[in-house]
Amino acid sequence: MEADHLGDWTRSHHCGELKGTNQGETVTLMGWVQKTRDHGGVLFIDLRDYTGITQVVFHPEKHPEATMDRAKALRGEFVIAVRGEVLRRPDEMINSALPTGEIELDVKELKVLNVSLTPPFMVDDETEVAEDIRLKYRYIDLRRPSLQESLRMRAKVTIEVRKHLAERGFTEVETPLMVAPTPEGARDYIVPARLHPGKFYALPQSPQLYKQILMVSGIDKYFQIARCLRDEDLRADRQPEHTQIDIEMSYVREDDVFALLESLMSHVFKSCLDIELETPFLRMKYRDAMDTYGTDKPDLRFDLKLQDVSSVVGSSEFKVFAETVSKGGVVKALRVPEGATKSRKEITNLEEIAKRYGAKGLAWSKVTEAGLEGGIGKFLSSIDAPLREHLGAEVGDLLLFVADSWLTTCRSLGAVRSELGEPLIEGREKEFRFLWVREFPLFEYNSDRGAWEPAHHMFSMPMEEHLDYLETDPGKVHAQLYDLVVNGVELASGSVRIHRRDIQERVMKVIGMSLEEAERKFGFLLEAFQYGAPPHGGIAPGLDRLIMVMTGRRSLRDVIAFPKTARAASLMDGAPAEVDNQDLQDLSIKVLK
RNA sequence: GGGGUCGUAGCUCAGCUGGUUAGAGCGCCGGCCUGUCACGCCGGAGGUCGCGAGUUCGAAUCUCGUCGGCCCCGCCA
Repeated sequence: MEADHLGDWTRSHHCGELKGTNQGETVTLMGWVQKTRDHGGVLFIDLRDYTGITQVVFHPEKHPEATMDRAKALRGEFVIAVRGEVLRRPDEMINSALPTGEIELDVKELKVLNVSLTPPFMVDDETEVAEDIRLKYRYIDLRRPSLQESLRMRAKVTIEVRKHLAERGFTEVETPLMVAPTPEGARDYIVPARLHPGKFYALPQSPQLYKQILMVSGIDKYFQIARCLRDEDLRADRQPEHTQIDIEMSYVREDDVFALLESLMSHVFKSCLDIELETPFLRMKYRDAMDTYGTDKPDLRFDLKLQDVSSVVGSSEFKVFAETVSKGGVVKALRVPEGATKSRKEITNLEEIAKRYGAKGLAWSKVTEAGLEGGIGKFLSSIDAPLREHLGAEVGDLLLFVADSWLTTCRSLGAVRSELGEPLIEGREKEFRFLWVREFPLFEYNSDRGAWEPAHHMFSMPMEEHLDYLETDPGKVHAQLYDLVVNGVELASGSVRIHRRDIQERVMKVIGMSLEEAERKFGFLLEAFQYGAPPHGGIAPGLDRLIMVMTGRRSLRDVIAFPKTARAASLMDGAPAEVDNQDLQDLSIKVLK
């Protein structure tokens, strides 16, 4: 079909806005053909743009045959412009399922602005399409209302964040995209430096060092909507490039950062979702979060707390429990109310989850009128009453146990808790339970390397009262490190930073970094600290995760316009791709095959 | 690096323990239809069963390898 030119036509309205009150107006709409309903005579077309759908009508008696033929030839995703009169529909023909269902457009003139091949999938939210097809035809996928909603929500949130922070004296500063490679932490994406054969830039994992330098520079309150890149394996909630609302402030303590984020989140949720958040957010120490929920990012929309039963079961006849306790491990239990109806298969499935996190098994028993039955119930008969008392167990409950080191027990039983919570949070995407998790350990011991490593990063300030442990017992040093968690998602991570060279050097020493090495890699930062660095701290909420939570999505791919697959490829444009040998040569690079 | 799962028509999927012409719904094409909005009715086209080996008289089905999507462990300061 021959396409028409736009000519002097101007769009007067969008497809989602016409109402009964527009009756009689002459309007011009432009958009995609969503659907045609050809009745032989009268012909209906659902016209779609980003605002919605309007039904347009062609009456054969009102048009020359040529126009009707053209209208009949319209197909899905053709781009058309229609000019005509808005008519109020007779009462019995009002479509209450459509916001514009009160009216329809009685077409006087039609322009076909472009034709379309039959699209590989329907542009609607009902059709489920495989991820690879969606990504290959991302431009079609993005036409779907749900993705449109995500991108528009994202834009709105970004604007409100800028507004809120600017009003509070924050300055948006851009930091470089080509930075020095970072020796530790995540794997860098590397950029060859043509003018320096054999040398490379890295794409930033975060603007961490720059924002600290900006504090030394007197910016005082900084933010940036910053792209961060890490060459690590992906997950549903991890993309190789993501966007952070990067924030840093001078002269602040933890509480100041908390207050700022609470006001920021409140503003964003109010302005973008019309939801009032309760502040201040709940606060919890890392240790308590692990003890109670088995994770440092618990979903508080459901209860299900882990309970330590070491003292009760240490003397039981179940040898695994007794041995674990005597070796310094712990035994924890999860009481699942009314869980006795779970089948063996379901319990086996839960056990597999526990094993994934290092548990050797998942012991279980059901609480019946007669006592503990099934699973390891018979080994617990001697402590039946005290155990049930301790757990507050009731008839019909399922009891699940893990016995291992503290960390493995918490993590594995925590994973079981999350699984059990799935049905409990069904349909509760718009309920938001925020909490702060704080007092993370500064170091964790890497037994493979036989060395201490920073649990988060090495720029976090130890709790002031723990400074003396740096040299004596690094494992006891907790940091002024905090995460903001909502609904089981780690939304933001931050800390009060080290601003003194002496403390920074002591921390580097703990992780086995020599002065020479520190000087080489972070010399500029250590040097900057010597010229009057103010105390400072900050935080970086992940914008993608924030939008994911706000829109109730389960994958970051649904809130990023052009995401990568699980193998970090872009199916639409074919990235990554090979480059010409000449280009490689210019960069002094040879590919090993 | 490892584990799981999926790959059959444009899309979503069925196809039992191997058995001869590989199906359905939606979409697409053609015809009919003047008030539908998941329009309806009639007819039709459309498949290297991801790819490659192997087992077998015979493979969409079994085995191995490989490619790709998704989920997870490790990793992600």
